[in-house]
Amino acid sequence: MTLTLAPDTAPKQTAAPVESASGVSTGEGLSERQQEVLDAVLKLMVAEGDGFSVAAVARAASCSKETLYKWFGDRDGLLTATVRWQASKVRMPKLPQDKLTRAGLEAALAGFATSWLTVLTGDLSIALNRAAVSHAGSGKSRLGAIVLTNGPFAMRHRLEPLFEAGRAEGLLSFDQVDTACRTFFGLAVADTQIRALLGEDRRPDAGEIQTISATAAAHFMRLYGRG
Amino acid sequence: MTLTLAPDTAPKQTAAPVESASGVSTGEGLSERQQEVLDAVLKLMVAEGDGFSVAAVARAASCSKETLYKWFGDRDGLLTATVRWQASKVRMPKLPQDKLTRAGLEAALAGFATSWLTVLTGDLSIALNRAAVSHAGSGKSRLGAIVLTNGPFAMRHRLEPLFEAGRAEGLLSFDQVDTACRTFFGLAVADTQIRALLGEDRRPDAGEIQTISATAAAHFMRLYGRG
DNA sequence: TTGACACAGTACCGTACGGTACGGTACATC
DNA sequence: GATGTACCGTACCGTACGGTACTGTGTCAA
Repeated sequence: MTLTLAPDTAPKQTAAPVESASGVSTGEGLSERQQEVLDAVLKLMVAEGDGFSVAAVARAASCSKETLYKWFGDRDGLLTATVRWQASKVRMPKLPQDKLTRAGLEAALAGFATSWLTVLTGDLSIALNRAAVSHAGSGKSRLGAIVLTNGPFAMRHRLEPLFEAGRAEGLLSFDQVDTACRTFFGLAVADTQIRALLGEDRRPDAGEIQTISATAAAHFMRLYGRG
Repeated sequence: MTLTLAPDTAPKQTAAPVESASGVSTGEGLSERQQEVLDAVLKLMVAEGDGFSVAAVARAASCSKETLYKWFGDRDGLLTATVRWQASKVRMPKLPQDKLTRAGLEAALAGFATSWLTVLTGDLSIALNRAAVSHAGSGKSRLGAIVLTNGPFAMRHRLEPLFEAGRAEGLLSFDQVDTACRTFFGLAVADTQIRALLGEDRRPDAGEIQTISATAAAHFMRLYGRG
């Protein structure tokens, strides 16, 4: 196997990252131009999957291949930067900060599921997950790990405090947060994601996602709720 | 996009398929030699994912590339035949034929989940699903559809009669079988499959699968059980 | 004005791989 | 023994693509 040794660090910055005029410091130290490039990569990934060529990226972003290689090291670096950047943009739904009630908890869970399902069934998420899955197969990059961290693991980490709070409040009862998380994920996502990844045409629309999420939350409360 | 037009039909049979000595007619009209080849493909897919070259297959199976192309048309045909063949080998667990009791139903569900999870977390299934997912991205073959049919859909079709029987027996109560199936799938598989596909090292062993399955079945009965 | 620099555009190189062609061998059928 | 066939092994061809090098251009700074 020929492994192109990509730099383990962030892409070497030849140009100091330029803050956007709006003053919002998004994009983890990437210049605006670089973000434009990554945007083009995202579009390409959505359109044709992981199979795009570097030349196509250069064409789509109106930049030279040489610049791409200078910025991102190699094709994998480009891909990794894209996934990381996109991951950094995904925002988790806010959780209720005030005192939890049973109804509030259930609503928060439903909201969480809705938000999560909406992301998961989006073209972008599907394209990225596809790429990550296939790269995880031939261990030639860390895409899988990145998506794993920003996907299922991130969801769990956001969910756990909510569950703990619910338990502390006497609204939930479970032994391990872990299995509670697992159950909730299963109720919410079920086979939706894998079916989308496998290319099923039919995907739930906003209304169905609402229904599914509400049912998932209700089911979860019936399984783990107290009182 | 350059689409190599693969024959829509089954691989042209130049050699009449030879029944194995045991008399078992496995392998949907593939000669033993052809099955050896597909076996080699499977091994390669498990070892290095979808990225193997046709030359590697020829080497591994000790056959010539020309023969491969004669039998399977092109690389996609080879892949498709492999996936189809493997899919035809997966056997679903037997469902209880005698009168259902609540305990019997729950046990059947747990057994089903165990069997399913065992398959899903196997190296073979993971390799095939990875290939199918990435091919679904760049619509260059029907792998995604095949796995979809033999995976989630097949599971649902097997599960539905069990649920219907349970309802007829007064043991279950639900409006649409569909959502019941969805729920059960979610409870059983949850994020196990996607995490495995994304390359998580840790996978549930047989014992954990048993536990998960039992819990899933119990949870399902609490949600949909009657009486 | 001049130099340094970042970059676009493009030509170029090496290689890996899909697909084909061909020679050689074993075996079967007449 | 002659002919045909199914196959292996391998050489070969065309191409696509990752990666590099070179040229031209706009910009900034001294």
